Amino acid sequence: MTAVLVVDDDPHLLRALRITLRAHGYEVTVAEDGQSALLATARTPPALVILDLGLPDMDGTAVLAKLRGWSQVPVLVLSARHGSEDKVQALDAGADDYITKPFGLDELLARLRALLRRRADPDHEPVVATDAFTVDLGKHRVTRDGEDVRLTPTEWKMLEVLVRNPEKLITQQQLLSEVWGPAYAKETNYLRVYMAQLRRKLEPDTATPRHLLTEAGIGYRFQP
Amino acid sequence: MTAVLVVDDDPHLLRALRITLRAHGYEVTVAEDGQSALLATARTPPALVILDLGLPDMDGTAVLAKLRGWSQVPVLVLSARHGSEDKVQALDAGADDYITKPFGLDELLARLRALLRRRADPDHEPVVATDAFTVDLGKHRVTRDGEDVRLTPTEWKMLEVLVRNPEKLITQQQLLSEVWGPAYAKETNYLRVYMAQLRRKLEPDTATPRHLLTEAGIGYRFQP
DNA sequence: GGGCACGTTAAGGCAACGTCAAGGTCGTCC
DNA sequence: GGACGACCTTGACGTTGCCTTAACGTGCCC
Repeated sequence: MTAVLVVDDDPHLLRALRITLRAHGYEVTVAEDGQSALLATARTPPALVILDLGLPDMDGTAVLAKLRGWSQVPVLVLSARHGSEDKVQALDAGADDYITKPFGLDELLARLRALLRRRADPDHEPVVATDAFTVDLGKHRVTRDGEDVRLTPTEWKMLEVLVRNPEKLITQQQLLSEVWGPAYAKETNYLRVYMAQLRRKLEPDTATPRHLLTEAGIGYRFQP
Repeated sequence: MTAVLVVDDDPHLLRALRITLRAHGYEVTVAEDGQSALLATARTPPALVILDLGLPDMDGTAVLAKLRGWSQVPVLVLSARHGSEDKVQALDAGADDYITKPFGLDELLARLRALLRRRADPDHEPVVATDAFTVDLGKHRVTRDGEDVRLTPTEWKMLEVLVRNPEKLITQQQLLSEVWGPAYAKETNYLRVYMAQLRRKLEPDTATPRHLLTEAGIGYRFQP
């Protein structure tokens, strides 16, 4: 889950942000002044910081400057001040974005996504692991006992479809059209051949597969 | 010098931007419609794109979507529309920032700096090492047994793409887009020729490469 | 016991890969 | 201005590896 640190001392805004962000799947931590914000960032680095410039203990820009001494974490600045000098100052101090109050929550969320996209693009893909092998969807890689498993393009495509839908039953038609194209819906031969390949490469005991399961007459299922 | 591509069809704004940006040390190129913007980005990739949403030939968001099919270049969107839906739409389409007209030039410049700052500064670029050779991304330099390895520009670009994504599988299309441009997605010949060059210069045993690996039918992978 | 669906294996053809070398283009140096 | 060198492009060739296809074995159910 994506961790976001919200630095603000306005209880109402804080509450609204916390609820909204949580509702959109972010993990939210909170700091109400500059000192604790810096501390929190150092101890458990968040993926992004939302920083209000109006803090009780120190100037927001100063927080930013200190932060930038050792952290590259993306920072989105909130401020009540519309003046362009303030914006310039904050952005040059190291802010990645600047948004003025009052703001729409959907715009805030969109800007947040834009900032996070830059950072966490490739690694956002999950790594699915079983007790026998590991599938890294981002790196496009399969490991077994620490060793790389060589898969052919077709083997990989088929495994990918199954792994992206863990525990879910994938029909033969689904698999065939995803891997070979919709025209191949009758070639169930392919499935048997390639499923055998995958099992030989990935299952400890081919005779009794534990992760690549057959649902006779219907399709296949991946069990993590 | 930092190259900025400005995409806008308003002559006055274009002129103002060109003058201001040049005065601040940027190299400015201009496109007046979506088509030529995409072409320009492909041919001579700028460090940043300033994109006006109101273009004569196609919707700005469509330009953005096409661009994001093959380029990661930071994009700052200009728009006359203040509605939060427009902002959300553009940001989610891949924009990195969104600023509404009229805007202060100093704010624009500040946001521009903020976006460009993210572009890795050479001092913090990683040095990637294998047991056979070392790649210094900041210094733009490759060493092997303490000796400098001479790489041609194309060889370097290709190696850079791979090294920046260690262990990750890079598809042939990705590599071709990044190095030769998106129009060359079919020229897999190039990949074979240049991969052979790189291996000859970097791999101890060309016949059994240990760091520049082929994934037959898909792409290549750098293994540190 | 026959039919059906699935698992397994092996062989053939062909596309993809690695390799080499011959133009072609551009800039540089004499 | 011409010769040279560096680099990119393009084509050809042998080899590897993948996809396809078919044949056979096994377990299950009617």
